Formats: sequence, structure tokens, C-alpha cells
Amino acid sequence: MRMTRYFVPVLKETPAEAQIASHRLMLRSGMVRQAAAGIYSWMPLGYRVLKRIEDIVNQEQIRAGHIPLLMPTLQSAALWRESGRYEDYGEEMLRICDRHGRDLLYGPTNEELITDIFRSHVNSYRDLPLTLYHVQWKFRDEIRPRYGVMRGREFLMKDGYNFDVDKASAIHSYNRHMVSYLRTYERMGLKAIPMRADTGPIGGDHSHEFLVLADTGESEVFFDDSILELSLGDRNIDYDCVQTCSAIMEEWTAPYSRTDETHDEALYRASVPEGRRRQSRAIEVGQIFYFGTKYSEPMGATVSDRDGRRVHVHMGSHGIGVSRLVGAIIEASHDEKGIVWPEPVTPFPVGILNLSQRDSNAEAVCQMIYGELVKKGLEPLYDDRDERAGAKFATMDLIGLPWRITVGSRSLAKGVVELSRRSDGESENIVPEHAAERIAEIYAAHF
RNA sequence: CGGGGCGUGGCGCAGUUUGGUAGCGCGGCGGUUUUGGGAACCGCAGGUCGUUGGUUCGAAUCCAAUCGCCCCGACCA
Repeated sequence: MRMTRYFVPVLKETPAEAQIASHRLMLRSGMVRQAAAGIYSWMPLGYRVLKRIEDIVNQEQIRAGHIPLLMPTLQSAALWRESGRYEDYGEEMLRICDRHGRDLLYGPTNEELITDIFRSHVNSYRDLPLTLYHVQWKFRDEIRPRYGVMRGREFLMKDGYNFDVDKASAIHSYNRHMVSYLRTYERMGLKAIPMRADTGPIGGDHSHEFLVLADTGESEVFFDDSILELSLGDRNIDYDCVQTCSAIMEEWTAPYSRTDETHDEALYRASVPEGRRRQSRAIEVGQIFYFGTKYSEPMGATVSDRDGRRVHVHMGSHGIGVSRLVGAIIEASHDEKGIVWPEPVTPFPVGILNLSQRDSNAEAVCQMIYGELVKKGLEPLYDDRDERAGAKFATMDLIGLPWRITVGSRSLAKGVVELSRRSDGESENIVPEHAAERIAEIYAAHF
């Protein structure tokens, strides 16, 4: 993409309303624009990141055997009256009335809809286990939206629901989600720590939240330092294997890690050596629940078991805050100059920066590298504006692409271009013909 | 919802106390000179001061209502 043909409305000055780094940087880099309190338009650059995160979420869901579908944003109040939550959910639920006076709501979550779909079409234990999910916009009418997309009213969430014939099977689904979530976050270059959590209004008694450490987080967390060393790496995981999933579950839940809601100071002191105790702020980026028959009973979701008896299905639900992750990743990865994108979610893999825009040789070299990168499936962002070097560097640093190829007549005179890494500024000179290949090698390691 | 604050060119702000017909910086457009870390100069365009009503000879400024937004708190993916 050539910058002169793209649309990245960067701001030199920080908008007054932005308090935290991610909000500030998303506004300044032209990723989002606020449309109303807690509601945002996703500008081209932000939209690319959102899509990359959504892609990773989808890939990992499908890898774990979960089935994508798409439910609507607007739902009929009837189903919610049936589950009893139309009254329980409270003011956070945006209620709408159509021209016929029928009550609708903008879905804050989808347990009722999915249960309705399930009970209408599934009747036998033979069709289980089943996990359905979708990535859809949600609306929760927060009293006070804040922190940009981190606490918006409208937000993009992946929410999934598992249906199992009994508790044992549902617990495996729970563990399987734990594993797939760990892998999902790891693939985004994030350290998200599972922590025992409250179940809140969703109900049930098994729940873990996934938290990303950040000073601006809204949760206070306590954990054993050793959990940070755990990594799935390139383990080959059989998601259908009960032992594999429960072993990983145990591995990650053995070290103490809890949010302030479930924190037990005595247990913390007893089970974590003093040198490994850590307390921090953190951002919640996902949560998994097992809640048994909480919805299947009131809504009559049953299947016939082996003996022909009707039994209520055991369910769980799982969520990943897709739009929130964009902010969370920035909170976890930025510096005073701007964003520092991890390779797996960056809007563009590399930026080409032409410092000598009017030098036809420099332009030719940039175009050659551009073409080579596109051939390798790595579309760069080429800053071909007629700007001074300083402005181009500042913009590129702000946008935060992980790699930059700097082309200028000065280095071209020596037959090289400069390849530099955003995270630490380290750079090397390479001949232009090798630039695309080097970028391809770097990215090969991430996919 | 309780407490605090703010709405003035695209962005950041001054002007409001003490009414007299709107200004600065950035950005935009044209031009000249520049060109490896947000350039300099010259010129130009752009605002019914959130909205409505009131007071007044006259309102960005005073009064009332209303809409929107932000911050702290309780709530939350």
C-alpha cells in the first residue's frame, strides 16, 4: 500500500480526551475515531489490526474443533424472558422497540439464542459434544465507557458455547478452551495469564479469566512469577485428547494466579515463595465458564442419552474480547514514540521509507523491494509522501510497524538500504536485492 | 447514578470574571528556498463560538433550558 493512496489520518497532537497510552496512540495513528461515547469507527489501519486478531481467533477456534456460525446483533426479548434474564440483566442491556411495539434488544451476549438453536435441532447424545461460536458485535450500555476501545459500549467479541452430555465431557470442553485460548494469545505475541475468576451474572462454578499485565489495567492481580515462564511453544496438541488438555490445564493452574475478586492472601503466602510473589494491574482479555445446566434447564435444552432418557445438556461459554485486544496489545507494547506491533497482528509486516522521494533511483529501489514483498505475500506500507525525513520517521514510529526498510540516496550511494526493528531500533545495512528475502525469513518464523 | 469538568475553524487552546461583533499554535491549499529524525519564509482558505429560548441598543461572554463529551467512583469482555 502506498501511503499517498491510503488513508491514515495521523494526529500530531494528542486529543484531549485520551488518558491512557493505547487510546492516545489509536487516535493519533488514525486507527479509530470516536462516533459516540464508547462507540468507534474503525479506520483502515485499525480495521486491519482488528481483522488480523479476528483471523487468529478464528484459526485457533477451528483448530480446536469449534464450529463458526453467525448470530444477529438484534435479538427478540421473548427468549430472554424465557431464561429470566430480560429482567435480571438490568440497565446494561440496550432495549429497542420496533414499529410494531415488539421488544428487541441489542445482544450483550448470546446464551439464549444459541440454546434456542441447539434445542431446535439437536436431540441425541450422538450429536455431542458440540461447540458453536461466533465473532459478532455486542452492545453493553456501560454507565461509563472509557479508555477507548478497551471499555467501549459496542465491542467485537468472540463468544462460544459448548454442549456436552454430562459434566465430565463438559469439563473436557472447558479444558480444551483453556488450551486453545492459551495458544490464541500466544500467537498474538501476548502473555495472557489464566486466573481463577468469579462467575458473575453468567453463573456457574468454574471460570478462568485471561489477563494481560499492564499498569493501566482495571484488575488487580496476584500471581506466582513462575507462571510467566510457561509456554505452549510449538507443541502438537490433540484437542480431543482428555489427558492432554487436562495436563495443560493443570500445568497452567498449578501456580497461584488470581484476580482481587478471588484472591486468598493466606493461600497466596502459603503456596508462593516470597521471591516469586507478584502483584500487578492487568487487562482482562477473555474468560471461560462452565455453568452446567443453568440455561438448559429453564430453556428445555435436552438430548436423549444412551439409555433413551432425556437429560439436560451441560454447557459452558467462552469469550475473547477481540476489539479490546487491539487496545490491550498496545498497552503491552508501545514506547514514547508510538506503538510497537508484534509481528502476528501488525497492520502491515514492514514499512518502506523513502527519504529521497525525488530521487528516481531511490523510488525505483523502493518499488523493486515493494514488488518483491508483494510477491511473497507480505504487503508493505510504502511511505512515498513528499515529506522530510523527520516527518516520515515520526509517522512510521507512531504507527509502529515492526520492521522498516529505509531507502535514501545517502545509503544507496554505498549500495545498501537500512533494515531496522521497531522494538529496539537495531538496524543493519543490506543490499536492496536481499531486503524482501530477509523480511520473508523473519515472518516465516511467526506462521 | 453521585461528584467534578468541558463544548470556540480538522486538532490543541486563548478570549467569558469586567457584554462592543473572534484570536494563537498545529494542520490544509498556493508559492519560493530546503531535504537522514515532526523545516523556514510569503500568501490564501476555513468558525451563525453545541443547540434553543431569554435579557440587552448590542451576547462566545449574562440568565434559563436542553443536547453532547471527558474525568473520579460504583458496574463491566
